[in-house]
Amino acid sequence: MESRCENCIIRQFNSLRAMSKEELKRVSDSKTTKVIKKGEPIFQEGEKLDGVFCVRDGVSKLSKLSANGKDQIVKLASKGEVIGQRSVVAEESVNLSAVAVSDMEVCFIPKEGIVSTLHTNPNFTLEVLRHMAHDLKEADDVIVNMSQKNVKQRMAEAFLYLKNNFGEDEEGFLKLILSREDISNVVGTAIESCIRIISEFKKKGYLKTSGKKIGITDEKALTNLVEGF
Amino acid sequence: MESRCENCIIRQFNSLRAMSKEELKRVSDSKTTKVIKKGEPIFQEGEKLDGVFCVRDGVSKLSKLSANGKDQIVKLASKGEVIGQRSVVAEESVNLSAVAVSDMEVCFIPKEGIVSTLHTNPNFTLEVLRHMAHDLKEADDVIVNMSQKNVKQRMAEAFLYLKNNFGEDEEGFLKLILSREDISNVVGTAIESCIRIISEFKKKGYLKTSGKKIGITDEKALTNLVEGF
DNA sequence: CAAAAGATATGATATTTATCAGGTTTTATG
DNA sequence: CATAAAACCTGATAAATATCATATCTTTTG
Repeated sequence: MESRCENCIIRQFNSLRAMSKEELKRVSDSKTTKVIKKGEPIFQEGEKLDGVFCVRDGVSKLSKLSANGKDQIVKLASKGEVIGQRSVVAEESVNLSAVAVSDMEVCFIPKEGIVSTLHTNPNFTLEVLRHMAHDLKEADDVIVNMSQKNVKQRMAEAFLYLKNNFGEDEEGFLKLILSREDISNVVGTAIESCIRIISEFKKKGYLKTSGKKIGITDEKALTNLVEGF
Repeated sequence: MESRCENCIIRQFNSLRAMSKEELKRVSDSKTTKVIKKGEPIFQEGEKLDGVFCVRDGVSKLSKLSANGKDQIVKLASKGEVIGQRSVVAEESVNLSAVAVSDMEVCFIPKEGIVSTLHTNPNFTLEVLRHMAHDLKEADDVIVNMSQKNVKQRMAEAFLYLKNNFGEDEEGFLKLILSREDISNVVGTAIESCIRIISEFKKKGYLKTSGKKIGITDEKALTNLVEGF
């Protein structure tokens, strides 16, 4: 099952779209496609990366482990996103671990093709820069949320985020299914607090659940909560 | 008092060093120098910027205001740093406010010179990209600290950060003098908690104070605290 | 320099959140 | 499909942190 970057629609969503035909051809010739099962790592904090990963399908959590054994999820990357870019650009080891939270298909692109294009094609470099500028803004927003919103507000925000970024199924449940532990690692709270707040939101009619699946039943209420009403 | 970018040593610390002679000349011809007094704003959240600011002297806090009226300081920018870059690169309004925390001298560089160089000189674009990659890593670290360290640990870390980045005077006090309110806005805590912890650190012999000045007297103890011992 | 404003400090208390301990339900596996 | 393991849930309690009230010290300003 051969597939070429030139024909890949995913590319439209990331910086690879700014590559020339020739550059893209070179990338396509050097890339390899990998299937990663839910729970498996793509890379670990501290590793040196020899390239970047373009997500074709599925979702990966990017997280950092702390001394006390807790993981903080900094970002969820899905279809179209390129991960490991920061590390390759800065020529540093990765500062985050990437683990699949659903079954994934990713393309590994060796860094040589990326780096040489960065040096010669300003459109591509600028496109990567724009994506990084966007990530930086999002990171700033997370910092502010962490310090100025309480756990209940951050939980509400997390569910709205999951709905807006990954969508709902036909029955109104969030498409991206995360364990309670992963949710608490996104929000930055203890698992028990996370579970307790889900129960509370259910009682109040903001959420519904079915096993691990969670659905939003009162979006307005969650929005109000985030805004501080 | 004329001064040219070509002769400015500050430039060595930021992405302007990757500009060609001609590009730099153009920037220098269009730039204006401004003096900003302590407490005065450089720009405010939501504004559209017509250029970037290169810090020649002094320190600026980059912060974001929340609904409840609290300010979270996301970054302290000093000599050599370029602020407003993210906004100009992404062609978005600024997501943070910049206010001088000490008297400052900055150069305002209209965006035209920057943007056209971004499109034509990949070395410059790559240099800007590398700086942004560094900022993004730092932001990720702040997120993790916020969620995984307690207020006392974050306070300890803040003092070590201030020492490492802005230095000490001859008497061993931190050179950068911040109000207790600014410190609490860096750490993400209530002013009273911030003041209380400073008192506690003084009692334990970790810090000394003299008016607004704060000095570190037991660096090892602060480091241990951060590490969780 | 006196009055006012602002910043710093501390105690008492309330609120939020984490932790511990013990359940139940769900999922994985031989 | 039985059993173990993992994930989920809830209550009780402890710890961390914010808030309110008030006092003192410092700086600014008329």
